[in-house]
Amino acid sequence: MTADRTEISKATLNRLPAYLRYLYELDKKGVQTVSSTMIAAGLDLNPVQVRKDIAFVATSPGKPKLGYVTKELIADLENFLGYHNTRDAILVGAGGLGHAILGYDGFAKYGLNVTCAFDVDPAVIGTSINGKPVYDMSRLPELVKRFNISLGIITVPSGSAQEVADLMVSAGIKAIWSFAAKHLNLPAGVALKHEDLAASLALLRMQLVSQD
Amino acid sequence: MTADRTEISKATLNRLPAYLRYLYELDKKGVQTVSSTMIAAGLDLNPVQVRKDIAFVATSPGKPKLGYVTKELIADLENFLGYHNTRDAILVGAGGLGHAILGYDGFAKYGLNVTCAFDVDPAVIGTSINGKPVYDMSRLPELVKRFNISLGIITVPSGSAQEVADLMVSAGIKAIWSFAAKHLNLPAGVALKHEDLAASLALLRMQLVSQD
DNA sequence: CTTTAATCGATAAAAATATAACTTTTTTAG
DNA sequence: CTAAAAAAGTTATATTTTTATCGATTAAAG
Repeated sequence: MTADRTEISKATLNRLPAYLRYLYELDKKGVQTVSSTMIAAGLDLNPVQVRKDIAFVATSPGKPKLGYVTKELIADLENFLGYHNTRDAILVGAGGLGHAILGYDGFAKYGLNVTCAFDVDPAVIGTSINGKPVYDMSRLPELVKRFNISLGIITVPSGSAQEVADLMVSAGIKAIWSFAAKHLNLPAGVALKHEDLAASLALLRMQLVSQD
Repeated sequence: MTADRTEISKATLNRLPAYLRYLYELDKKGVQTVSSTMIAAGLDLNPVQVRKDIAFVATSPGKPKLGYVTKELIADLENFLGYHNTRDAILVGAGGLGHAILGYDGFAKYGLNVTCAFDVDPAVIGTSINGKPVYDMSRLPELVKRFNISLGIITVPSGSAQEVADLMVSAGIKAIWSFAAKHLNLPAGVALKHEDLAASLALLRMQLVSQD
C-alpha cells in the first residue's frame, strides 16, 4: 500500500471539489479566514465531517475561534486535487454529448486538457470542434502513444463502448471516464469512472415519488 | 414512512439501472433465466449483494439452480424504477450541455420526457432543438404551472444556477437535476441530484495517480 | 488581565453498507 | 431414487462512513 497514513476515502474525495468551489466564492467576497462550521453551514453538511476532510488536505492547522486561512486552504485543495498539474486527454464519440464536452473549456480549470477527439462518422472526421480536431478512430493508437495520453473519455453509444474501451487500453490509456450506459470490462490497473445518468435519475425520481 | 419493510438503500438504487441494462443484453441473446451469480460476474460485483438488491424489487422469488426468469426480472426492475410511468421535465440553459440533453432521445426509455427548454439568450429563444421549443425564461412559471411539471434540469453556468433553482421552486417544481458546478440551497421537500463532474474527475485522477 | 465563546483536533459511538458463512431448496446426473 | 451441485435466502461479521462527545486552545470582549 502506498497509503501515507490512512487512505483518503472516496466519499471525502467527492466532497473536496464542493469545498473548493465554496471557498472561491468566499475568497471573492474578501473573507480572510473560514471555519469548518461555516463551510458545513454553506453546503448543508456536518461540521465534524468537514473538519476531518480538511485535515487530510490542509498543510497548516486551523486556529480555534478563526478557522483556516481561506487562500491557504484553497491552495491546499487545488494542489491535492491536482488542478495545477494538467493532464492531457482524448475523447471518443463526437456526437451530442461529446460535442458539448469538447465545447466546454471549464475542464482546464480542473487540470484536464482535452486535446482532440475521435469518431467513425465521415461527416465529423476532419472537422474541428472548439479548436480540437476530430480524427478517424483508426488513428487513435498512434496519437495516444505519440503524445503519451493517459486519460480517455468515452461518449459513444453503449453498443460500441466496450470496443472503444478495449482500443484505448491497448493503446496505453490508464484511466477512462465513461458516459456510456454500459458496464465496461477492463483489466486491472486501468482506472474507471462511470457516469451513470440513468442511476442519477432513478435516485432523483425515488426521492420525488416518496414525497407524494 | 411509506417503507414496506426496510427502506431501500441509496447504494442499491444506484446499481439497479446497471442490472437492468445487463438483463436487456442477456434477454436479447435469448437467455431465459439469470442467476445473481451471473449478474455479479458480469458486472464485477458480489453475488450476495446482487441477490439482496434483487430481493427488493423482484415480485417472484428466484429458483435455486436456475435463478430468476429474465423477462420477469426486467419487468420488475422497470416497474420499480418507474420507467413506464413517464414524467415531464423542463430544462433551463440551452447551451452546449443543455443542447446535448435536448438532442438525446434516450431519456424517454427511462421515463423522462423533456418537453421544452428555457434560456435568456435571444439567439436561441424561439428556436427549436430536436423538436423542443426554447422559451424565454420569463415564461417558465406560467408553463410549469399550466402543464404541472414536477422535474427541472439545470444546465446554466454556475453563476446563475441558484437563481434558476429558486425560480423553479417558486413555480412548483419538486425535483431538480443540476449539472451546474454550484451547491444549491433548496427548501425542504424539494429533491436534488447534483451531477458533479469535477468530483468525478477528482476521483478518477486520484486512482490514476496512485498507480504510478 | 481575565473571562467568554467559538473552534479545532482526537477519540468514541452509531449508522450504513458490503462481505462472508451457513442453511435450504431444487434441478440434474448417476 | 438417491446423491451431488448450484443457487437462493438468511443470519452474522467486517468495513466504511457519518455523527457525536470531550478537552485543549485561542482570538475577542469586557
